[in-house]
Amino acid sequence: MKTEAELKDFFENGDKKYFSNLTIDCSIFGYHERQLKILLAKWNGLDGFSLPGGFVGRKEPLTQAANRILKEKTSIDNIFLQQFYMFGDSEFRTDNHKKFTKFLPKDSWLLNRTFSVGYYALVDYASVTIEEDIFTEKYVWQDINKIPDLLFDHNEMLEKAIQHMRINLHHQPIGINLLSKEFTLPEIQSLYETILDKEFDRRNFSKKLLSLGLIKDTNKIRSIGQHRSPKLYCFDKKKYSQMLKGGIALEL
Amino acid sequence: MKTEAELKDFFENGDKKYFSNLTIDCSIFGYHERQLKILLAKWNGLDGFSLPGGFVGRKEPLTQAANRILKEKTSIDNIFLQQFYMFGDSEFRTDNHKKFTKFLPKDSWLLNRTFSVGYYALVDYASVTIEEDIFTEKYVWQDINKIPDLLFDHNEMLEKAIQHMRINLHHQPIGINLLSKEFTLPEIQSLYETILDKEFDRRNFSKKLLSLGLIKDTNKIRSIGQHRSPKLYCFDKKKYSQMLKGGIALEL
DNA sequence: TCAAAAGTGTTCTAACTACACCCATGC
DNA sequence: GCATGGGTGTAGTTAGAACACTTTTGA
Repeated sequence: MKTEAELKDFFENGDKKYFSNLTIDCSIFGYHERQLKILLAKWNGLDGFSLPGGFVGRKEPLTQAANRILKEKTSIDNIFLQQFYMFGDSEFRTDNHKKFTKFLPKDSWLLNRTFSVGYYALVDYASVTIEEDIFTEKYVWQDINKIPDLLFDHNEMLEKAIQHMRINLHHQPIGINLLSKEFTLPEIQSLYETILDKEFDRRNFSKKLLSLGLIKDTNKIRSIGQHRSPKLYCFDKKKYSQMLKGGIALEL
Repeated sequence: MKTEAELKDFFENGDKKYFSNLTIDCSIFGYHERQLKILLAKWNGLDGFSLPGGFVGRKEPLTQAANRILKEKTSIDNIFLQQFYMFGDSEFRTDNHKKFTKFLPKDSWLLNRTFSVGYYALVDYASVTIEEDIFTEKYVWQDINKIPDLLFDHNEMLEKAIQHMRINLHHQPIGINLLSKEFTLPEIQSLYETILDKEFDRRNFSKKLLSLGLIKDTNKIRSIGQHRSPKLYCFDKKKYSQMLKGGIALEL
């Protein structure tokens, strides 16, 4: 959505292309340097932030829509993306609500009641290229412990996303989208510690991951300067995808 | 939906009252006499069964819609009802599909593409009064191990419902909607065994539930005729709702 | 030689598993 | 008294928790 003409068309005829009552909102978790952040969008002309989202095309499969929206915002695809809830209860979602009324004609399709499908994604913050478009003034990565009041019902959505993400962590391995191909034990441990906001014992942590067969030694080391060089590990892809499908009980 | 006039109005003007692109489909698990069954609907004039479902009202909160639909079908309310997935991917849900074309005019609102929110419910089969309406020839309780080919994408939905239901069992207590107020240890054990399709050791099972504080002894017994009379237990409601909210790790 | 980070092995404990015998009841 | 189902305790095993010292590296 780049040109003025496209924009005008979206406002006037968007409902021909998209369902007017169905949006997707993404809680995009970014991990970088031992911090967990969430991607927030500041809308042009609106005060305050929201989760990035978009509409679902009338002929578009739902999952494909979620991937498209994510790619539009972050320019990456093929990432870990999970649907977690369909929102349609809050006052904001039952009222034919007041949002945007100052910008839009009274009969605009954008003033309809919307349902929203919540997805969460885990991405490597550093590999994301934010794509600002004409709707968004800017995107910011916000520390997950310092989330401001968001627009619409997005605080509730984000809270639920965090809950689901943390619970799912115990049933699915993560990391392949968040770490480089080869990583050290302290790196993957930090990842888990940051996301779960919990500390683990070095020895027990590595024992667990190795005994599960989830990661394996590459016989390489990484030089980190003035300290002992840590060994490099990689995921056992077979085991990894097996666990993604079949589920694991990762008691951490 | 009882009279001809109401029915006509639904076909012609249903989309004024309901969103034409959003349905709710319920996987209603019924437990009775050590069997787990699922409620299937046989539609008037259609060959084959489907999960019971309905449309979401334009001003109706989503959860309320789910409860309403469930009550319409089973005549009970206040039961354990969980949203588990929003379906919008299968061919049936992206095609402006061919269903019902023999009954409906080409521009009927019922021929739109629909998304469906999947809910599952656990009910006491014996306390359900099936409400047949003009759309449904009949409802049947089908053994969960003998599910026939269902209409639409409902086999996929049911499979996912079962998966989610079983996983959630490990994080939430069940039983309050499925057992009478007071029950024996063998009864609740059978319930879990049936739902999870797995057997447990009598001693370990009771030890677990009692040590969690989930159930407690009522100091009563039930006479079961020609055998030793078992003790009656009841749920500790405080612990139960605490665990519903906070989650438990029920390794069974 | 010192500071900072990485690597590694053992003991303790708690939770789960497996298992067998006795009791109550009605026929 | 016997068949049927209900009730209970213990020993063994395993997985997780707790814990401290040594090694590498560059400044």
